[in-house]
Amino acid sequence: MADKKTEILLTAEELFAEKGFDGTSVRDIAQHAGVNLAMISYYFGSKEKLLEALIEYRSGYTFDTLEELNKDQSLNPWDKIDRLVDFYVEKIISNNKFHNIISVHSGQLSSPEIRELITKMKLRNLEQIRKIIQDGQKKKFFRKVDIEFTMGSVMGTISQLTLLKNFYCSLLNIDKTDEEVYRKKVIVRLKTHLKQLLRAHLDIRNEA
Amino acid sequence: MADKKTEILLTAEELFAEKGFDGTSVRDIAQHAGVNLAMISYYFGSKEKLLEALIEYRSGYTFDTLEELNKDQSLNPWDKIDRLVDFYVEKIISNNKFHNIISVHSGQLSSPEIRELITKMKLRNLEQIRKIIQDGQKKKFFRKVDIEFTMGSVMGTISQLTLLKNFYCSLLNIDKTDEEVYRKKVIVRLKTHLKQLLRAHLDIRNEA
Amino acid sequence: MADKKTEILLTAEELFAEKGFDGTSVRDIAQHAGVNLAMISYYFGSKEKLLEALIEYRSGYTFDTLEELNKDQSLNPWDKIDRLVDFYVEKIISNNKFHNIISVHSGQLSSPEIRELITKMKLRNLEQIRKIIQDGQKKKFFRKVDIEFTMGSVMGTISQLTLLKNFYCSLLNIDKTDEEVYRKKVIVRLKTHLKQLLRAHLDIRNEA
Amino acid sequence: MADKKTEILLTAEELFAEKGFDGTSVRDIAQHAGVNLAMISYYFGSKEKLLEALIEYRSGYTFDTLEELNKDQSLNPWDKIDRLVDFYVEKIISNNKFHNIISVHSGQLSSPEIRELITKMKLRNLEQIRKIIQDGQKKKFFRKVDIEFTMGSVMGTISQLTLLKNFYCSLLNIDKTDEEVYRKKVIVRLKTHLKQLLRAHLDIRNEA
DNA sequence: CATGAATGAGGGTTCATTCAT
DNA sequence: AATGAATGAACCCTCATTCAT
Repeated sequence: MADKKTEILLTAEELFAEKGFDGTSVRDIAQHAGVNLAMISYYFGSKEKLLEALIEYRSGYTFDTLEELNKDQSLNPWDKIDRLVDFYVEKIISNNKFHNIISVHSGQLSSPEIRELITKMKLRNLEQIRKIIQDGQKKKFFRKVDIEFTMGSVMGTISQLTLLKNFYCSLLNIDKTDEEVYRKKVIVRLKTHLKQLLRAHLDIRNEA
Repeated sequence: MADKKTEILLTAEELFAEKGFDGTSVRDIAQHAGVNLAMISYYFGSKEKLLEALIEYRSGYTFDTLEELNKDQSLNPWDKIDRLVDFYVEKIISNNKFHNIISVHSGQLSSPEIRELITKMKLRNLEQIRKIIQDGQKKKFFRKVDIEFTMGSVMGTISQLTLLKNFYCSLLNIDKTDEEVYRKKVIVRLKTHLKQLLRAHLDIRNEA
Repeated sequence: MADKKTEILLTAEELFAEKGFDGTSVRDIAQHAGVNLAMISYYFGSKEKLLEALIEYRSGYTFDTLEELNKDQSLNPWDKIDRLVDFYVEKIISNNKFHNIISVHSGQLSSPEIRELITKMKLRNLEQIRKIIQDGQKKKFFRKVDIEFTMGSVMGTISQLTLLKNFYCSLLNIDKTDEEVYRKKVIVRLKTHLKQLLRAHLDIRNEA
Repeated sequence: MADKKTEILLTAEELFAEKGFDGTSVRDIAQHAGVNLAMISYYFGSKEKLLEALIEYRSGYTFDTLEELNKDQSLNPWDKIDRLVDFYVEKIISNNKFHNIISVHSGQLSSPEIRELITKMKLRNLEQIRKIIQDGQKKKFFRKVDIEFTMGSVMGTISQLTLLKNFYCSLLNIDKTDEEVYRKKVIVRLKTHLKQLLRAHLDIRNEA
């Protein structure tokens, strides 16, 4: 690993996800990353700034993808919903460590700076999704729904799977230790479920 | 407050939800609860045992309610779904502090004992819900769906609202500080959304 | 055990010997003795007073035995030495727990009251032994020796065996856990050694 | 004092001897050594590891000296015994603090690691002494004796003097506070006594 | 630029003791 | 006479951070 800064970020992500922000000591991070303890303060200023750096490091990609999907004229609204589900499921499941950190720290815990950062990021992304759904409504594919809460359902469903991994392993009889099997089984089933859910929920023919 | 043990539990719930388990010191709890520092170890044995006690303290009611709802012969499956949504939305939103703690600690962080406890509790509750949906399917009200993930969507949606309270306050233009207004606005909208979502998702007439 | 006070004393002896005075908590004692925690303070005043009570409880017998041995006109000086060795070896080995406590607490640690108590007790006993040796010298059985240090050698030898029990188990290939075997093997060998040692040391015919 | 690590060790030795291991707090040590409290954990890892470090710090010298004495061809067995006595009396009396710690912690108290460490050290040293005595027996200077217990008598005698310093001060009318006077008086008398004792005990002409 | 040494603050826990009953 | 509840003090240890080199 050439870049020590990146190495620290990735190690921090791993440990924050595993033991929480408060539960992870900078000593842990330094040791696992194989760098000097003082280097973390030296590079990032503080433990909290390290978390901020991690969030920014991971946030860029999502927005670009959503914006592109939104602009794509070749896809009809249903295709876009499918793509959206595929994208988010893949993203959250494979980045589940980072996603858990975000889930946990968007709440009351963590500093206002962190909360602000996460909120801003999420708002920006949601704006793109809103446009996709509104476009579908304008084109008479989708019925009138609560857009914000619909997104909440999508995100919430995926979050449940990463946050309550333990529980779902018990529930679905999956070996807790085999990360790869868990992902494969869950990804397919999750995509299927969400597409089925959204298809029924959004379809204008199901208008009450 | 007559019962100091309960006072400690409630204070701990408040603080754990606000600052996380690791972020809360027993000194904090003792001070806010107005009790002696040593009393917490005296009553609960350790900080971790305190969390376990809190989980057990809050877990009893849910199962009883679900079981009762399940057994009720006077309600048709759609009524039961509505009641289920009402119950969970009320419960999670008004106990959002406790619920956030659970969300955060069912993950990798926290001890195996705690994780086990939460998993067991959730499995027990889910079993009741499964019966309700299966009953609706047998009676030809509901179509075939992924029951476990459907519940994940319901729970996940509500969780999002409590976990990302900050974000949704920004999104819905609600004053962050006024807890009462937040609850009222969100509860109504959330119930409506979830019922609409489940009605479309479960209805046998929407069979693909 | 009818007498709770005695029960506490014996339990304290056991635990003090095993884990030291500071290493033993009154909770330990209360629990092992099956009495209420507060009862110890109630009966003895404090943890330290409990140690004093223990010392006094164990000190009476020795002096009486020595005095009697000293006065016995039917025994010649060599017989008295043998009896002395037998008595001390038996006493210390079988009361090794109490003896270790004394050894450890006659030093700088522990309060002046305790130290005073132990010193007084030891001086009183030594006085009797001095008379025995001086009598043997007057009767021309024993040569001139350093009486105080000779007693130090006897006591010290026995103390070594109890204090360094671990070491001597390794050295003599004795199973550490079998208390009974240890005592039997050691008692015989110790008596033989000490009698041989003192016979050579005291015999007037070995006068330099 | 240039080396803070050594300073901590010496201070710990002082305090452990004075108040026992359990009776000494790391705060005490830090304060007396004039170092930060956290530095002790920083350097040694824990309070117990500090004791281990102390034992190892003090153990090296003894073995080397004994081995050298053993190998010395220019001395006859009686000379070697005299040197042995001189060496041990000097060593224990002047390092009495360390020696008391060892005495106290070779017993049941203290962790298996510590006990193991002490036992190993003592066994190693005793092996050298055994050779000296066996050599004297082979050369027909010494009679047959219980070698292990003979060493127990030597060590035990010296230990008594350090462990029961208080008692012997009373006994010998020595001012308790004047360390220097105590040592001088005791060292001379102790050497004389032990040499006299061993001469009688070992001399082949005193064979029973 | 990078780091070993060092530190003040605070962590959870256990202590011996007290006191109202 | 006996005890459950409660407490202030002190325990050892680890924390994130700083700073001289």
